[in-house]
Amino acid sequence: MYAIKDDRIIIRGEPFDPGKIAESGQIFRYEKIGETYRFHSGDKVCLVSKKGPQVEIAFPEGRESWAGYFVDYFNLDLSYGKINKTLRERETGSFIENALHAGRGIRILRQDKFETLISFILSSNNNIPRIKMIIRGLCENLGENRGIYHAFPGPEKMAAQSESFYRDIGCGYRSPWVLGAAQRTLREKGLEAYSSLPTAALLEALKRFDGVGPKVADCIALFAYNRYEVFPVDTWVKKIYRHWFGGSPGASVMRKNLAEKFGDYAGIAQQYLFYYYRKDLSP
DNA sequence: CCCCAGGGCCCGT
DNA sequence: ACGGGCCATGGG
Repeated sequence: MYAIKDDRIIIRGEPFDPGKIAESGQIFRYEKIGETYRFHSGDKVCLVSKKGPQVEIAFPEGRESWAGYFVDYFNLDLSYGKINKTLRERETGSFIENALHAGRGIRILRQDKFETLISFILSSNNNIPRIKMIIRGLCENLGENRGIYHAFPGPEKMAAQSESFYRDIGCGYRSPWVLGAAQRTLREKGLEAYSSLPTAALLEALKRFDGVGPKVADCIALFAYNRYEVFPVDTWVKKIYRHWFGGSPGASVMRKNLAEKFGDYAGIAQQYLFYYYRKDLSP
């Protein structure tokens, strides 16, 4: 439930926790300033803060027209109360119950597609603080300076760099992958056309980018194309699986088992479990 | 020195 | 299809 009043988005009566959304591992460009979170997406930014029982989303002066973009970004037409109820029906027990409680207010965002592609190519065999650092350097070097922030650079700007530029900002062996992804995105005039593909075909198309394998493709499909039926399996999910079920099959088996368990909301369940385990159960 | 991080590629079986 | 070595880099 949301409304737009005085150039702000007001949310009430719907689970929405900006801190948990920011720290659930799906985004790498946010800042906490006092009790306010700044979320960056592409070339845009918004400011999110709790005001008693409600959440307010505000915009920089003169950028009030971004409200529609961020309604879409936070997927505010989707009710998580109903989703949480469905997940409880599909899997009972204290583990999922604790995860749903700990993660109440998490939402899967609908992020900028190019930014998500580049960000999750950078995520492979990497850790979240360092991913954030690399992306910050990427924006500060190539992104348009908007005064209080830098935009995420577009594919044309990124495709014009050399591979050594990406090595210099810390991308390491992922540098040719990042450059190649920008060049292909530019050549194909963006990533919007993939939206019309069914999920299996979308995943195959994404995996034809160098540096995009099963897990990264799942993340892009989930966080940018909102395909909730995928269940990305990373090192944390492997730990969760061992902790929860006691076995350790291959990643593709885990993915299949968990996707079947949670059905068309598997990706949302994954996000709850990821947040819960990393925050409360990791040593 | 080791191991790990929101893994993927490339090579052998 | 599946397993293992390798990969840049920084932190613990």
